[in-house]
Amino acid sequence: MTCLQPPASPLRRLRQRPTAHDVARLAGVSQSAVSRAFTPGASISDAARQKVAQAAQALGYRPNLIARSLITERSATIGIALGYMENQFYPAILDALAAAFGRVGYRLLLFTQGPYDDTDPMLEEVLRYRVDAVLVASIRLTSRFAEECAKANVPVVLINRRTDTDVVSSVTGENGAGGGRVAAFLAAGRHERFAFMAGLEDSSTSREREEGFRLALREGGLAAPVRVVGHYDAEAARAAAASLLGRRPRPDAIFCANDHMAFVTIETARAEFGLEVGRDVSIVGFDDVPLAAWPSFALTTYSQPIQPMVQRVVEITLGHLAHGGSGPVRATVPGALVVRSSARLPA
Amino acid sequence: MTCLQPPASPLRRLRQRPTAHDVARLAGVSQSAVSRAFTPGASISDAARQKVAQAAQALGYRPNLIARSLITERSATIGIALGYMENQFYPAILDALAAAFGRVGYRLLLFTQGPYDDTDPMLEEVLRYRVDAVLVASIRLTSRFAEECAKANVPVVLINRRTDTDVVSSVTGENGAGGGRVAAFLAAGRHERFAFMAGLEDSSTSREREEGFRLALREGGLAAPVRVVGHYDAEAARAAAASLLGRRPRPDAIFCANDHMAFVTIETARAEFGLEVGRDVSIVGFDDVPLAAWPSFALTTYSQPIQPMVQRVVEITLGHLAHGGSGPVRATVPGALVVRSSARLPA
DNA sequence: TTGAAAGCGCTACCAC
DNA sequence: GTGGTAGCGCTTTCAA
Repeated sequence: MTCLQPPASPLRRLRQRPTAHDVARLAGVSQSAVSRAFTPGASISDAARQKVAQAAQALGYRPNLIARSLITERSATIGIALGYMENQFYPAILDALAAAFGRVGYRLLLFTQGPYDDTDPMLEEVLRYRVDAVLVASIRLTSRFAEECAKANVPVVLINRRTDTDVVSSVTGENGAGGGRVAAFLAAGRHERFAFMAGLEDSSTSREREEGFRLALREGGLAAPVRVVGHYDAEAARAAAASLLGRRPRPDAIFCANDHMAFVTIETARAEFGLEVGRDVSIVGFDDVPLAAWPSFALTTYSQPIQPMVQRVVEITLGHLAHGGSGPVRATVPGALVVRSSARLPA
Repeated sequence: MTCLQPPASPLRRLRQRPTAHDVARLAGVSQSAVSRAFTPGASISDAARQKVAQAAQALGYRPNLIARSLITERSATIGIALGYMENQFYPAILDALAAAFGRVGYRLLLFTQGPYDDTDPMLEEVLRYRVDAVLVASIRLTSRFAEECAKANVPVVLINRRTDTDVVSSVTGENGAGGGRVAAFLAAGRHERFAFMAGLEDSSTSREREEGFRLALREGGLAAPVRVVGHYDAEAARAAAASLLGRRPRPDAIFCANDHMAFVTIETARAEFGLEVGRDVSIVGFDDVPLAAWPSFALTTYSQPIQPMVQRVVEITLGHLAHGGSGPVRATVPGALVVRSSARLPA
C-alpha cells in the first residue's frame, strides 16, 4: 500500500490552515482568482467568485492578512499608546476609537507603558509591528518618538495632548477657553479664594487649562489662584486636596485639571474635612466623564465630548494615510460648561 | 552623466524603509547574518553582530515583524474581544493584561463589539489577523466562535465568563462561593428581606453568583430573594433599583451581580428615595473595583483580584501556545469579602 | 560561524 | 475576466 500523504515540501511545517492555493485547487481556478474573489472591487466573474466562495467555505479558508500586509505595506492596524485607565476618560475614548476605526477597517494594537521605564523601547516595538499610524493618549512621549515615527513615515496623532512645536497632529479640547469659562462661572458665583490643582507639570493640557483660568481671573480683577499639583494621580491628588483644604483661610473654589482629580478632591472634602461640596467649597473639573453626572458627585465641569474628538482623530489619521505628505493638523474640539451642583451657582 | 539611481525593480513601490538586504550590503555581510543578529540566541560572532548593529543604526533599520510572522506563523499578537468599558473592572483588567502580555512579548489587538450586530463578523476578522490566541472578556460569544477558533487551532481564554460545556478555557472569580459568603454576611447582619439584581440572563457569572446566594439563604432558612434584572447596564440597573426600592415592604438587603450595578443602586437609593445606604438599606456588590473603596460608596463587595486573574490568564494562554494540544483549563481565582459600610454589619 | 537559496501566502502585474 | 509569474522581507534549511 503506497503512502497517500503528499511528500512534505522542504520548509513546510505541520501546516493545517488552508491557503489560497488549496482553495484554488478545489475550486478549479487559479490562485489569482482566489485572491480576487476576496478583494472587493476586483475584476472577477460572479461564477468564479461563487466557486471560490464555496471552496473556501468547505475548507474553512480565511485570507492571511499578514501575507497581504507584507505586499501592500499596510497592516490595517493602528498602534495606540495609552495608560492611566483609572481616569474614565481614557477607557471611554479607547472604546469609541476602536469602534470608529473598526468601521473604516482598522484595528487598534495596544501599547501600554508596560515594562518600560522609558517610552522609547515601546517606540521600537510599535514601529516593528508596522502599524499604519500611531495614536498617543495619556502618555508622555519623548520628542524622539515623534521624530522616529516621522522618519519611518508613520503618522502620529496626539489625543488630549500637544507638543510645544507644531510637528505633530493633535486633537484636544478647549483647554484655554474652558479654563477661562470656569473662572468666569466661579467669579459670577462670588467666589473669592481660588485654587488650581494641576496635573503633570509637563502636560500641555494642564498648562493650558491653568493659563486660561489664571488669565480670566486676572482680567476679572480677582486674586491669583493658589496652586497645587495632583499629578493626575489619585493618591497625589488626595494629598494635594488635603493641603488645600487645610489652609486658612480655606479656598472657596477649586478648579481641578481633570474630573478624576476633582472626584478625589470631593471625596477628600467630604470624608476628611466634613465639608459639603457646593456650599462650603466649590469644586470644578474638566472632561465630563460619565461619573460626573452621577448624583453623588454632580460635578460641574467643562466637557470634552468623546464622539466629536474621536471623529476628528479618525479624519486626521485617514487624511495622513491618504496623502502622506500633508502637514500636521492641530484640532480643537469645542466643549461646554456643564453646570451641576458641585460649585455654587451665580445668584 | 550617467544616472546614478538604481533601476527601479518591477514591483518596487516608493519604498523608504530599509530592509535586511540594505543593512547586509552596508555591513558587508549576508542578509542571513542580519537576520541572525536580530534573533536572540542565534549563532553569530560578536564581530558580525557588531557590524550589523552599526549598519542598522545608520540606516534606521527595524526588522519587519510582518515578514517574520509570515514565516514563523506566530504574530506575537493576541486578540482581545471586549466592550462594556463603563464598568471599571474591564479597563483595569485590560491595562493589567496588556502589561502582563507585554512582558512576555505579546501585544493585544483590540476587538470591540464595533459595527457588528452579531459577534461573528468579528470572529472572521480576528482569525484573519492570525492572532496567536483570543481573549474574551465581557462579550457574549456564540458557540460558533469557540468552535471556529478551535478548528483554526487558536486557543481561546474567557475572562470572567464561562461556557456551559467544558470546551474552552476560562478564568473566573469565586462566583458561587462569593454569592454564598455575601448571603452569610447579610444574614449575620439580621437582614430579612433579600433581593438580587441579576446582570444578563445568559451570563454564567451572574447565574453562578445568584445560585450561591440563593443556596446559602435557603440553607440558612431565610426567605428567597426578590429578583430583578439590571442587564449590567446603568440605565437598566437604575430602573431595576427603583422598582426594588419602591416595593412595600422594601427589601433591606440588595446583592447586585457586580459593583457597577451596585453603584447605580446606591445612587438611586440616595437620590430618588432619600435613603441612607448601610442603615436604611444594605447594598453589596461583586468585583471590588477601585471606585468601591471611595468613601462616597464604601461598597461592601466580594473581590475579584485583578493581578491573580491576569496571572492565570497569561499562564493558561502561554500553556496553550506551548503545547497546542492541551485541553481546556477552567481556573477559579479566590477572592474575599471586603467589608465596608454600604451594608449593615453583624452585631 | 557563515552565505546561498528556498519559500512563507499573498498581491500586482502582465499577457492573453 | 483570467492564469502565470515575480516578489514583498524575512527565517530556515543546507553545505561550506
